[in-house]
Amino acid sequence: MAGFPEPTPVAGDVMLAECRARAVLALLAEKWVLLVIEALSEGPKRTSALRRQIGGISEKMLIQTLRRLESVGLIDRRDYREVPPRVEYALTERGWSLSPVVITLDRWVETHAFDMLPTPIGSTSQA
Amino acid sequence: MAGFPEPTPVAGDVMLAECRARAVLALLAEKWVLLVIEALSEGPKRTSALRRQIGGISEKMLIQTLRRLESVGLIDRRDYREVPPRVEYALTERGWSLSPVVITLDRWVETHAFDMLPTPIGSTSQA
DNA sequence: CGGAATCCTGCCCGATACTG
DNA sequence: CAGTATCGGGCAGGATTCCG
Repeated sequence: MAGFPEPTPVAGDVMLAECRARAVLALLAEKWVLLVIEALSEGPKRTSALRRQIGGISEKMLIQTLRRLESVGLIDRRDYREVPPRVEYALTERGWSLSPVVITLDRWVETHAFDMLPTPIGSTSQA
Repeated sequence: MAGFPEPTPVAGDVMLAECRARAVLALLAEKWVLLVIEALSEGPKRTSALRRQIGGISEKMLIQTLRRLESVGLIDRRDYREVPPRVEYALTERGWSLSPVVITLDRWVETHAFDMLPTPIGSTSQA
């Protein structure tokens, strides 16, 4: 019977797909990615604005994060070619499709973070 | 005027809260955390079952991940104190409240991963 | 102001071996 | 089967400096 035209191609692609999924997941899990996406979900922002809003992120890491997000088509880079330089970043359509999920995750974290961690130090809001 | 009983306590707590949120976010962003939560969202599982299902995770990293998730109250550890050893892990109530979010994120990733990454190598599913 | 390039360090995580 | 201990490479990511 000509019943097995392909050895195990599907399984192979499943593996590949999972590999990709993991890679994307790893990207999203990078230290600043979620914060950047969350920030941009408010609308297009300039580099400096992003830095100020996120807080604690270095210039390098911000740029690096933005580059990676751009490379996978989650954000767009708009260079207004002015002087002094002016650049804006915005979510792409794909980015917009992701942002609600990220927002939801962030909301969950903000809601539950307090109960999950031991009190760091002198928290004012005791018992 | 006795108008400022507190210096900047609210701002301080906001900072603390954000700090915690970031810590929790960082935890969730750890390499295997989301995969473990996703796996456990199908129900309680034994250590070996988790290892098999996730695939690619080392014994050490699995245990380490489970310990951390347990320490923040996202999962429970049940030791049946048998021999040979039998241990099960399950989501706590808090874990269950998180799992839908994680699932959603994973679904998004699985849906979009294909278009986001350059073809790794010889993908069968071309054009 | 936005970005690139370089150096450097911590720690993440994988491999291995051992215990109960 | 579940878990711990140890070692080591690699890379994430921070600080700094220079460029348009």
